[in-house]
Amino acid sequence: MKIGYPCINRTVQCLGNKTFRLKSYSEEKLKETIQNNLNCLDKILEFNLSHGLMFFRMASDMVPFASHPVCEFSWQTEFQEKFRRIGAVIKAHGFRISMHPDQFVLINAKDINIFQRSVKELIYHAQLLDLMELDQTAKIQIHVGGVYNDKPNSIKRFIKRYHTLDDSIKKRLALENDHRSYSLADCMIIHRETGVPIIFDTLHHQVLNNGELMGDALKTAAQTWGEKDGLPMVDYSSQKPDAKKGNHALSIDLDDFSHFLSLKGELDFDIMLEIKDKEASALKAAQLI
DNA sequence: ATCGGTCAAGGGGCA
DNA sequence: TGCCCCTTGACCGAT
Repeated sequence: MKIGYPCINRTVQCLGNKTFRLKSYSEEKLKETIQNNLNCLDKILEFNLSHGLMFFRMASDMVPFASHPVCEFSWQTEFQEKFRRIGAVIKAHGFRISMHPDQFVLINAKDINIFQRSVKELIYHAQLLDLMELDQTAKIQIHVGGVYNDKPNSIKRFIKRYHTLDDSIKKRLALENDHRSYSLADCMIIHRETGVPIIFDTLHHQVLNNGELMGDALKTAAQTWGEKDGLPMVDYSSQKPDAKKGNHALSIDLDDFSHFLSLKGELDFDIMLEIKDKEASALKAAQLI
């Protein structure tokens, strides 16, 4: 079981992913930004290694505008060697890696243009992981997408589109249950038709479910992971007290986390902590396992 | 110096 | 149909 946190480290004195707006785009600035992001990733991995945090979600804006028409620069060639070196570090130490494209990646979009843009964005994510020469245990996680007032057909459209995706995407894709539209049971329908592994999100499940007990749900999702996919991934977060349902807590609630761990039984999986204070909570959680 | 609107990209809920 | 919300954090620019 590996513990991780997403994208940002508040301890390491290195700011990756600095604001980069389309208006200020230039190839020069793009190169500087990528170089800076890679340096920060290096430092964060170093921090994680020395603190035993072996699961990390890489930020999607490692290469800003990578799938946007404005980007005609071959970042793949320019930074190939650097990506390969970071990948070697990841493999040497056994880090688990995931990525999570933003909500506008919609495989089941009604608008074919949105689907096509989504594919480009997924290709970018896959290229990044391929350049690092990581195997298919490094996952790209997304949500099912929109409902469009017709969930059965939106699910069908997801499945149909999924089958058209390039293999480099399919082997890395994982689906996460969300808290508004697609529950674990909905994701399972898609899993049965595609084999796509399901990342179980604990808080989303608490907000949107079909009456399954947490422990059973965890097991159901874990069974969707094949041999090549590696250990199941789980997104854990706790509810922010007194806030709207689904809001992430500022810091980990260790009692709640212990309770969650007690539900897992014999299961093993890697846990991504989606909590505001990032590595601080991950460090506390890592002490418990 | 500070603060808040804004940023490539979408969808859902509600009035 | 139009507006605001989700969710993120940094930064741009107005004051």
